Amino acid sequence: MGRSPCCDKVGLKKGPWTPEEDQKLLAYIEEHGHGSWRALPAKAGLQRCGKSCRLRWTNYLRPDIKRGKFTLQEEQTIIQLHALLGNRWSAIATHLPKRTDNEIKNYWNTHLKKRLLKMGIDPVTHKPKNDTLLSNDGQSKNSANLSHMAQWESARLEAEARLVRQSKLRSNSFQNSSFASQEFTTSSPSSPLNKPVVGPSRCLDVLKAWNGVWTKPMNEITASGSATISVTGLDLEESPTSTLGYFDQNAPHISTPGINGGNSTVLFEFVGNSSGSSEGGIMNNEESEEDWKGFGNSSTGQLPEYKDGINENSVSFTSGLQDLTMPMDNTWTAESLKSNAEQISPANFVETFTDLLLSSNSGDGVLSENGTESDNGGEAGGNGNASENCEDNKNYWNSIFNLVNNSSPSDSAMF
DNA sequence: AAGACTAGCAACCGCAGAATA
DNA sequence: GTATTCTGCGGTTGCTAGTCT
Repeated sequence: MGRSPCCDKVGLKKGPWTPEEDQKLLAYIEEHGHGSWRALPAKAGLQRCGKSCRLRWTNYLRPDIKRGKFTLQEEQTIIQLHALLGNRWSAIATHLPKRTDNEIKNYWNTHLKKRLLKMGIDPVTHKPKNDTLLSNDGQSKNSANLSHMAQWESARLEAEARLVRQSKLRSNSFQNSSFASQEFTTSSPSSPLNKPVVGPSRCLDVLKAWNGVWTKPMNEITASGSATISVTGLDLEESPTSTLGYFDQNAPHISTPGINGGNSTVLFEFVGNSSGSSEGGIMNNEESEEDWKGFGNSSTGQLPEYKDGINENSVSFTSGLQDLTMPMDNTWTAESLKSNAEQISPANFVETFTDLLLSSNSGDGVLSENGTESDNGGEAGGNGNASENCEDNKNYWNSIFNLVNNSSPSDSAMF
């Protein structure tokens, strides 16, 4: 498949943008919308390629961009999402209102990554570096399985980001088609792209679905394995674009054959208290640095021994009186779900699943919601502090999911 | 005071996937 | 079904300002 360069580079300017160029680009987009980026430079009188214009707009000129120092909360968000998503900056940016993927990427590379390294935490795995030495024991296997599970959530976040993009496209397309309307000047003095999104955002539905899915008890997964979840009028089983119907190829998921031969999916919200999210969490940099100092003495934490069984094919774990075995291939089948659904209540499953995640994760030097590490020091294996440690770790994961739940993409820069 | 070094960030590059002809 | 175009993404580069020696 042939692919032409984004622009013929002859006579086109490169390098830093001048205020005059910025002004031209801003003026043109405010008046006409960006439309086709390729055609834009000529129309706007710029000696730049369309790609360069798009980057300048999305990373710098767009009016809904927040610039300046990252707050502690934003830092935590980045770290937590990075632990789940890796270098998927655009997906991370979806959950950081008014920050661009480029800015987040730069911030990660120049600040956060270095801090983690200083603390002895591998910025790729988000685990203490000496963990990598434990390559041949069960812990590494646990970690692998944990990451397997994380992929599940990763896939969901990715899909959500995708939906956000789609919504954005729809929104932009609407805006472009009605640019001459008075809404432009009333809703935003600076840009038409600040206009509110017209029409319902499917992303919101998805988030609501995510939040509300546990209202459907586990045992409603019937003998036929069908579980249909309808939230806010969106029948997820029938929605071809629903996040809940999208999976990363490699991501594990719980798949139950739907009535019509399709699949439906049950997602699990990790319930429980999220330790007080720093409300209004805008902190100045000094405070932020202080918190980071406290964070630093934790990297000696080790993974607790995970006493329940994990092997290549399944994961077994104990929660209270209940033993549970789940297959660890790429899908959790209706059969496995069904049988286990008979064993446990939804809340117990959540608890159990969360425990599984957390027991593999404790002592990783990850941030708790208040910006300090959940220092579990390998004690979660069953001593007196186990439940407390487990709670801390649960809070960590809950904070991630709460963060996802609470940050409506409609607040994000994508809109 | 001046040169060397470093950190931060804007911008570029190339690839991939979606959309379109 | 294929070729082409468009857009988005992530990695990388290179410039600039600040700091150190």
